[in-house]
Amino acid sequence: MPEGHTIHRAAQDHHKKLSGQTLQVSSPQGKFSAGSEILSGKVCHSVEALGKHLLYRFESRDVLHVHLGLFGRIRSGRLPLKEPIGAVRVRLVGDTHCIDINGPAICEVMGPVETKVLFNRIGPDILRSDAEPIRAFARTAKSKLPIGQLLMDQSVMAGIGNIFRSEILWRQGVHPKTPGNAIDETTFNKIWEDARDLLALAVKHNSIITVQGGKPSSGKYRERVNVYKKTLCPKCGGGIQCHNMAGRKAYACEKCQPL
DNA sequence: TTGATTGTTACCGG
DNA sequence: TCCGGTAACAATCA
Repeated sequence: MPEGHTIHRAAQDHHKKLSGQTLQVSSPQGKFSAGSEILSGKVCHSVEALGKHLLYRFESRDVLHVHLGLFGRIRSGRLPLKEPIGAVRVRLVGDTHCIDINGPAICEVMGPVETKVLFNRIGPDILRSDAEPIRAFARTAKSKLPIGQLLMDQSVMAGIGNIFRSEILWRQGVHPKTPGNAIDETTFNKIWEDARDLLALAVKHNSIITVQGGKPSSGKYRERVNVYKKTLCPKCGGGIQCHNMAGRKAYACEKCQPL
């Protein structure tokens, strides 16, 4: 489900609903964290996003680490408690709200050391104010790998997923197969700033909007995109090519994004 | 029942 | 060592 915006939005929302409260954390359908009681009676200090990782920090310095992977979902609602829907792996219950997490790829309790290891492994998060884009440029500039692949590499920069990859590169007129070391700093900065703006807009509207002047979709599709899964380029009318990059599909207009 | 999916890691071979 | 390919895992929906 998530690109970075989903996680940042959840972090903001959950911080409002849970911080400062004593939580009960359980696992109705255990699988990831052993046992049905994960944490009990600990005070939630804050909820934070790091790229696509969601961190619930407790005053005890324990951190509940969640990564939704491709399929994970979050459902939140007011008390009283309702029956879990589907495969709820984690349930966080505070004073007013209950948050259920279905099908995460990662769900574990970490100590300070493991938390630090995670922070060291993840590149600058485009949506965080403490991000240093120069670190991401340095990695990009010394890599021969295609920019389309580097944008998705969460150790290079964190937050971009498969939809935003195609959309950002199309907006900037950069072919996804351009080698990282062929991207100059000006172009890199434009990509970074566009990514930051688009992700922030997605956080605001809770949907991916990359078309100019786009508004949140009202229908069932929660995206407004230019090239992702499209066949024609909205700018030049030409055909959109689909490139398989490291097992994921990248879409690009060969004319507007020359190699 | 099958296939696809806004993700990630491990492993193998060149 | 780097990089591509493949498989594995997760849950849900069309």
